[in-house]
Amino acid sequence: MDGGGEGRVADQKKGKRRITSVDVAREAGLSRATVSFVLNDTPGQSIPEATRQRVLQAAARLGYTPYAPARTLRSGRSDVVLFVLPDWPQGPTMAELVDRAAQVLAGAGLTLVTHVHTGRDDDLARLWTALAPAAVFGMRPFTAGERAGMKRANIAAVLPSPEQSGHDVGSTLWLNGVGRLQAQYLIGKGHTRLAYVLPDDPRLSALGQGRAEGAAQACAEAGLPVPIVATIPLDAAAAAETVAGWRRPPGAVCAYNDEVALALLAGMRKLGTSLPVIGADDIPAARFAVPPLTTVAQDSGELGARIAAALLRALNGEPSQLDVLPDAGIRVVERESA
Amino acid sequence: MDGGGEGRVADQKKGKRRITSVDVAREAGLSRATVSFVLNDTPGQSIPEATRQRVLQAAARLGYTPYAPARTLRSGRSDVVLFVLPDWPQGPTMAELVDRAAQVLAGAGLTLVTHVHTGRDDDLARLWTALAPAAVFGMRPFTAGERAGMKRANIAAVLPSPEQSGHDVGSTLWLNGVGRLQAQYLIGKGHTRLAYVLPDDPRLSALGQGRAEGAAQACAEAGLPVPIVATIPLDAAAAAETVAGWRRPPGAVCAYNDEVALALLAGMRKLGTSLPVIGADDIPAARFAVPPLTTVAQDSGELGARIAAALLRALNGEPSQLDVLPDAGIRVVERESA
DNA sequence: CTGCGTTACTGGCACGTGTTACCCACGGGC
DNA sequence: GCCCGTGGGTAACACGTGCCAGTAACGCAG
Repeated sequence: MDGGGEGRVADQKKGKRRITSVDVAREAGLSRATVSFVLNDTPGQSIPEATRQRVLQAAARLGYTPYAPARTLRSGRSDVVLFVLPDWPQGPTMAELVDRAAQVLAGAGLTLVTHVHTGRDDDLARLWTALAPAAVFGMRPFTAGERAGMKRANIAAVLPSPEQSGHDVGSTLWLNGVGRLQAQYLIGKGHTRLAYVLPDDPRLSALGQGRAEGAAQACAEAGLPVPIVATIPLDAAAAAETVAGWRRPPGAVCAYNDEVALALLAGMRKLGTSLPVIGADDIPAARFAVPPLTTVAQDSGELGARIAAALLRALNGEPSQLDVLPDAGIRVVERESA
Repeated sequence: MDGGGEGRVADQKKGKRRITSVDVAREAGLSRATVSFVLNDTPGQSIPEATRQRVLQAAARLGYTPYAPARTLRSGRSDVVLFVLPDWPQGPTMAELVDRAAQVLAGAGLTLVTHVHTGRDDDLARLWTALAPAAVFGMRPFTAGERAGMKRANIAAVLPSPEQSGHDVGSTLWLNGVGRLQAQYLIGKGHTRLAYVLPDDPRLSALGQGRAEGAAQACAEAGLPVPIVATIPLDAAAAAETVAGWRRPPGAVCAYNDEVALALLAGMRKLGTSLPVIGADDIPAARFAVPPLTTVAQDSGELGARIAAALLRALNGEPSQLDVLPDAGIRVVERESA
């Protein structure tokens, strides 16, 4: 084949042969096993420093990179962790969360990748068959079918765990603490009748209800009536209509997030009315609003770190809850809108 | 162990044995090869419908899932495509791009995952060793070192390709068309002296210069002087200062994106001045600004589809450029700020 | 009967790695 | 002499898959 070109030259020219540990072994004049021991720091092996250096230098010289699929096949464990993100609009908040999580996981030798899930159901299954990740984290609880698929794919850790998904979505998984804090702030300012305004994007309804519930809890604790809940599209006219439609207007309004809050402010500006409004997420645009938007910010980096830590525990077999997740460093950023 | 339970029961109980094609073969009473032929629709094999069904049903009954690492090891090709995203703030724009790209790739049997790269350099290398993706796409050109690493890891396609990265970053890779269109719009409104305002976030400087250059080109084409370029932090006071500092104020201002534009509007409000401002990206907050922000929107879905298509071509060995990438459906959304 | 092509299927190698069990030489205790 | 232990290293299996080469059965022409 190839016209009989001899040995190494042919190999170099020919179709992209991968450099394997065999090549390193040959280069170092040792066996593949020894190479493996050195490169993995396998415990319980006595290897003189001279040999170790020989291997290391041979590997460096050849530019050897271990081949993950083979490694995974043999060892049974993958170094990949998958975050399944929902397709609702992601702000810098989420980016920070993912980034910190990735950092923590990297510390444990794991690599984090993300995938936005758009709701086409086949693609989740393909995800974990194609990736064979060691662990998966999702922002929403997985369905029974999805769980079954992961089990078949032998994915070790999955969060949120089944016990947690027994609870209500918004409350366990994602920060009903935000809604609670929004309400507490407004209550602290002396308001007694609150409204909670949600966006009409169906993808956000679960989270929205979670936050609204948090606010309801805060009201209940303060002996106040539950907030009026309204749902609006991201549109100033519609927001105005909603506000004008309140026959007995609330004293202040919590918005699901800053964008909803901005829509409300725009709507009220249109009407010539003005109610205190508090948003959530502290997007950059919040501080340029008229009036500058008071909002609830969260330390999502910390949250990401906790998620990562929980995953690591789960990978070690300790079946750990995502402890105190909802309360990771949320705080009010006070500006002028409330 | 386990008390001496015999055979299958023990297997079920014991440590999570993976279901392999051997199991399917046994269940169907056929050889593993036949199973493989059926499940992969291997061409050039004649398999009677009865046998095919026997295999399919056995597989379904056992819940068989092929194991990606083994498959990849054997076939040499992975089904994973990696998008390396920069860590600058990502809006819905980018989400849409990624989503559409994922869709297109899924059509070709590929799975797209993303990873935000934060600049810690070791983690990119770990990424492709851990994932062994078939292709990689990055928003910025890769360095020579990164390229070498990918080559060693036998990654087939990498975009942007080396020829392209020879050019200037902002211009080739990312939409200097936006800056161009911003300027053209303002010029069309009769403005002759423009300013281009960039954010001070260093992560954005390459893109910012690209867009500013696009605007400069448009001015040159219209026989106008190049725009004044200013860099501001995302802060109303700082924006005000910059605007006030212009001894000969421009007739209108292009902002790098909507957030910068909002900062400018806030700054000018503070000063009591007012200049026409055009943003970019059309974030939700843009339409709630005072005044509602005129901005440049892009069909990033289309862009994502093109990127995916280019990757697919590259994977097929056709070394294709990312053709006409910069001009994918960008348009002005006219509101009141300009 | 042999020869030949087609259909339906199977045995077994290869992919690159981690790891266990084994081997050899050497030194020292009896 | 023999045996044992130990440092230094290797042969060889297993992981689960894709696919080539081969084979047995069968029909059919000669």
